[in-house]
Amino acid sequence: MLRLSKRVEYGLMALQHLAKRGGVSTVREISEEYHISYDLLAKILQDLKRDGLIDSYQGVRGGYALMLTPQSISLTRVVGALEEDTGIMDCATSAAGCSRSGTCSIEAPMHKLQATIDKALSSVTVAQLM
Amino acid sequence: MLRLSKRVEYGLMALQHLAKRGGVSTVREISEEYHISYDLLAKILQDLKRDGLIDSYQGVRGGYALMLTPQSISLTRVVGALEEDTGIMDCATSAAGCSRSGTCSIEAPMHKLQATIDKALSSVTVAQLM
DNA sequence: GAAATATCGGACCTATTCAGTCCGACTTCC
DNA sequence: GGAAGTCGGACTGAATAGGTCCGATATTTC
Repeated sequence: MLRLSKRVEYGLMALQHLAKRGGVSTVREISEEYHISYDLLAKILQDLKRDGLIDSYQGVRGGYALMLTPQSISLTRVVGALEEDTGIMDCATSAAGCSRSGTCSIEAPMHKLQATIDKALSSVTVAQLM
Repeated sequence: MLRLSKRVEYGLMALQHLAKRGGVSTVREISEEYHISYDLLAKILQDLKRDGLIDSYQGVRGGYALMLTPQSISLTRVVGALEEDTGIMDCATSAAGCSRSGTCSIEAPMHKLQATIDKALSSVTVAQLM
């Protein structure tokens, strides 16, 4: 339904927070400020870290901080880190080609649309969320 | 997950078929040619008709036909007819504004992104699927 | 060294949505 | 009147999203 998940929404909120504040913030701090489930947000930040968008510090006085400049974190990367299936349709993303090609001819236009949307996503950065 | 539903996919295939062939086609004909569930496709075409994109003829030798030119049927309209929730995020679509505005500042950029995607969808027409 | 405060990570549950099915009613042509 | 269509509602099953729980590990502070 052409909708971004809550994971991405919360992830963006967290990134925006980290960018605004600078330095280290804890999951608790962010989850309370924006009223996001603690456990859920914890998983999201772990995923963002796994993807190299943010860095983590364990133990007391630990937390998360940006690893990149806000300008260099695009929505594309955030979505890639937090969602499995990207792509508006099966046939828009598969390089293999659709089994129905022969009768169905929507594949090429969908590829093109996909490219347009990808470009739109890549043009939004965390810096613009501040 | 920024994905179009099967309903839209099948709807586009059907519209493309109607545009290519011109005149009237039955649900059975289309469902068999593209290997789409008959019942599901029937519902989709009913929705498209309800929205005024296609016209229906009941009884023997009945079926569906385009009511508009392929050029004038945009993907925006198809999605609008076949999906409830359009919009990439709650805060990207609501005019009311988000309850978290105060701390969270992603609303405006998301509105903008939404507009970009809407524009991309509106630029694709059934004519381009042929 | 113990306690407090963090992240780490896997298992789990639940609600919603999507895709698909079934079936009875109505309409029209031959 | 029967065949071939659309119409429309109820229902089911599977996948996914959103959210929870809990034990382990790391680091700082007292």
